[in-house]
Amino acid sequence: MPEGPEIRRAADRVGKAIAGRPATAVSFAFEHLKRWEPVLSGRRVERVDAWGKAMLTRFEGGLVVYSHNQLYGRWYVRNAGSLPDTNRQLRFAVHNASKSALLYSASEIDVLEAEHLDAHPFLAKLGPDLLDRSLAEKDLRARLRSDAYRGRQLAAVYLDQGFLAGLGNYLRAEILFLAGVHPKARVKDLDAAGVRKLAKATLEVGQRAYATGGRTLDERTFARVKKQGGTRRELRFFVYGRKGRPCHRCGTRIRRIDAGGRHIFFCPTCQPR
DNA sequence: TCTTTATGGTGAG
DNA sequence: TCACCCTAAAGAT
Repeated sequence: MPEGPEIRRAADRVGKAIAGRPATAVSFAFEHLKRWEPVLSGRRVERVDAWGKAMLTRFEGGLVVYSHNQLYGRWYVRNAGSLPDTNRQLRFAVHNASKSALLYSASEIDVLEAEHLDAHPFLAKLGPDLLDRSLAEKDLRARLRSDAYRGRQLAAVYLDQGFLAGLGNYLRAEILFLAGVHPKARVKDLDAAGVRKLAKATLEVGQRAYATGGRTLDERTFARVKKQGGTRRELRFFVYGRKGRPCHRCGTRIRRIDAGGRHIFFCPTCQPR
């Protein structure tokens, strides 16, 4: 569940199981965190938040469990007393009278004090959350045009968690496609309409991915590709992971290049240089 | 069935 | 830039 929208859905799911109730038991796999088990056990879970790709499990008394799934971390919610059938490694668990929330495979877990979250090296660098309802298009346009970002390649800006927390490699490819922007373009190369389109696509794609569980295709394209018998990936993305496949919009073969240190996919016709 | 790759991020060189 | 932490699915054979 790697990018912001998937993490937020996981936080929703986990929160539904454990927020607002006392944790009857809390456990950690890492030795250096075991001292927190008796401290957190018995405390009420206040909320489970997502901030970009980070998850914050907030306990009463101002203690917060920070976790980051990176590529492989995965949350399971089970009825109390049962565990998922998996060979993965259990790293963090919160149990209450009826449910268990279980985090497997994650290697980034820590216990922090709520008032010192910004002392955490990763959290301190995060920009506003991509899915934050109060993030308006005009705020995003101003951010794009600010000195920090206007001169950098969009391919790099759209991986930078300080620009928007929760963006990742599939979201950047899909957003730049829908904005009609070449990955190596810079904000300062765009006209006002281009910046407007980019800001709009950013929020739209983020929200759609959240609503659908990671699909960025709009309903109409999704229905059309489905009728043609598209595969899983064809039904999910416009360009991501589709090297050599025909563009869903114009039929041109999708290309893959390196930009911002990772592979990015784009349509050379829909996203001209 | 084996090998490669990946939606992430850190830390060392 | 690379090794590393984790694991599963896709691709190659």
